[in-house]
Amino acid sequence: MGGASRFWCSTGAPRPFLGVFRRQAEPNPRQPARSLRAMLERNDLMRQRLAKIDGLRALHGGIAYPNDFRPTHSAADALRWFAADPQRLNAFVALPEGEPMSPDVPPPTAAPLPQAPWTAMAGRVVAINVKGKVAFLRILDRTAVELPALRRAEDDLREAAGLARREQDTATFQFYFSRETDPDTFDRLFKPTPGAAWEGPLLDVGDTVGGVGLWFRTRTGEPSLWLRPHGGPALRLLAKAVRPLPEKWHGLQDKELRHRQRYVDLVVNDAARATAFRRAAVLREVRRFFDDHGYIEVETPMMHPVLGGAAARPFRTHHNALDMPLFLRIAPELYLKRLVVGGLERVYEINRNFRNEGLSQRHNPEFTMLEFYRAYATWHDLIDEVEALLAKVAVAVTGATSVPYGVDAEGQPRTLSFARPFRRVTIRQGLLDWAALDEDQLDDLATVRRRAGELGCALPDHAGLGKAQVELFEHVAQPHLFQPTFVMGYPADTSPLARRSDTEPGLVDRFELFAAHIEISNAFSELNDPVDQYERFLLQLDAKARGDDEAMEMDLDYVRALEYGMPPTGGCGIGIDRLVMLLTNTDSIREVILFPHMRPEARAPEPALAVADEAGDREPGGAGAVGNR
RNA sequence: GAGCCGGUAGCUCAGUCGGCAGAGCAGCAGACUUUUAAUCUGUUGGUCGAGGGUUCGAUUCCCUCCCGGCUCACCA
Repeated sequence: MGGASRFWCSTGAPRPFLGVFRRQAEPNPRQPARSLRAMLERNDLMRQRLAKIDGLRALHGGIAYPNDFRPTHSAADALRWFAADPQRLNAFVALPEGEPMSPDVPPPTAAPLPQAPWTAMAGRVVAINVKGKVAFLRILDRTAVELPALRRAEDDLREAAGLARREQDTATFQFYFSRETDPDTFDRLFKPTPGAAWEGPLLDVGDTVGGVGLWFRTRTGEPSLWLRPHGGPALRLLAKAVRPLPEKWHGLQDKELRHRQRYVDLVVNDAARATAFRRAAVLREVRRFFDDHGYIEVETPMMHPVLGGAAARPFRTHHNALDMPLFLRIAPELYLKRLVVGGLERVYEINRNFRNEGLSQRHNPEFTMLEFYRAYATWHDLIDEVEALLAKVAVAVTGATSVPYGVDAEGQPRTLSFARPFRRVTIRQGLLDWAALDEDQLDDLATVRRRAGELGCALPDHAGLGKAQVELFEHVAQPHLFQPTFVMGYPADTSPLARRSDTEPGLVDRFELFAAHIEISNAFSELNDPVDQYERFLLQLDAKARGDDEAMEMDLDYVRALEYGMPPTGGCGIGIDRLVMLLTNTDSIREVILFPHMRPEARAPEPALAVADEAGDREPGGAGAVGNR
């Protein structure tokens, strides 16, 4: 390929290209493709399929991509219909007498079930099985994720009725096509047609089809749509897949391709589809919980003129008309508390945050966080609220407060329990137990630093006592924080927005929740003393001057808001991506984010991107706004 | 940023101690009227990530680079 991995399409715009999946259809830079078609045709399979599209056009008055098909039922509708009547659990119903389909063909060997309605169903073909004069198609539609459970429920009903379980937990629904019902369509889609624009079968795995017919069961008991013409062809090809799907049995394994081409992953990997739906269920239940508890959902700015609300490095962008720098938000906290000042009292935001830091299994540059604030509540109330929320969400999306998560050292499955109450530990107690420090050593920075060094815990040079204690605690405690655990007793100098403890002035009224060894939540009683808040901001400025590039900036408007008086308030953040990881038994944040951040696909920077890079954060949409490299 | 592992057909993967590039699935052709990873027969398809070196000969050995995964570090 001469080292280049880009081509110039007919508009002259450069764009990276990944090939059919990885590299097959990459352009030859010495012979640049003049059209997408020319480039795709470098691959035999795609050339064939493009020719099939021409065949479709010839067949359907020039229309290869019709848009007039309207499904009346989903696959889940169908399975529910089959389970709704014990008679429909039977495997096979013989044709009622006196219903020949045409005088010229023998009667079919099966019949639709009684009361089966005329049905139109559509979806993507993921398997084709042609057997002589009949064909079976496996179809995926938007309800695919529900089908395994519906099939298990049907098995239960069959068992109760004295029938054998079928154990077919596929996410697909079956179309059955007998040639005699519509020979022309059958032959064109499944058989070679000499003399046609494309002589081979027109239908491929991956195509989207619409079928009409009547529901019935095959001899093996499979709920199916028996395709029959009904004011049109029995089966129509609605959208051709030019690119072939990955192999049906192994699917798409390459993690990079699964994340980059999530659209393929979602088609061929049931687990990817299930994760996407479960994430949606988590968000739905979270919203329901707060809506039911008197909160309102709000949206606050994602472009911040002043950095604040968390300790993190930001992305920078720029507003051209105002000629001003902006930060993509690292946390919505300060805006949400302004709303509490304004009297909204109970607010929550499910928000996207952006942090310009490394990528890992647990970190994506943009991530989703739930933050909620409740007036007249303390961190103790928030502990109750978080326990109630997580228990409710776990039950709603998994059916139980105990969820499987990972394996132990012996390879045995482990269980996370969200049953209340969760365990609680303090930072001081954790350091005593797990860092082998004495009570009188805890508050000596040099001793804590020395112990951290002995235990292999690297501390930043600018770390003060509080930061050193927290860092060392997290280092030694994380192995012990598998089950959901509230960590309490945070030092004041690591928590510039939290209220000081009334009884222990060096500490703040704050907790973090850990589960599966990772931080899930961070919450505190909010600092609502504007004078104290101003001084804490000043300390952050000092920290920044000492080299802490995550320290916050002075937010004078936030202080002004506090000057108007904020009711005593508790606030909490929960990492939604990580919560979804726990509830889907996955150990990588990339599995629960549909499109996780990836390096650019093209090997070399494209010219247009290179220009943006040089412009830096002065160009909207340039690397300063969207990249992190 | 460091260490380890990897890149072979559209997909999933073998393989070559340096000597004509392999399988299954997908595709194409044939048989098959209830299959469900259908089966059976035949068959197309490859710049073995890129570049350079050693060699009579490199997909294989060496060097450099690109891309990815995992672990570590930073981080929520």
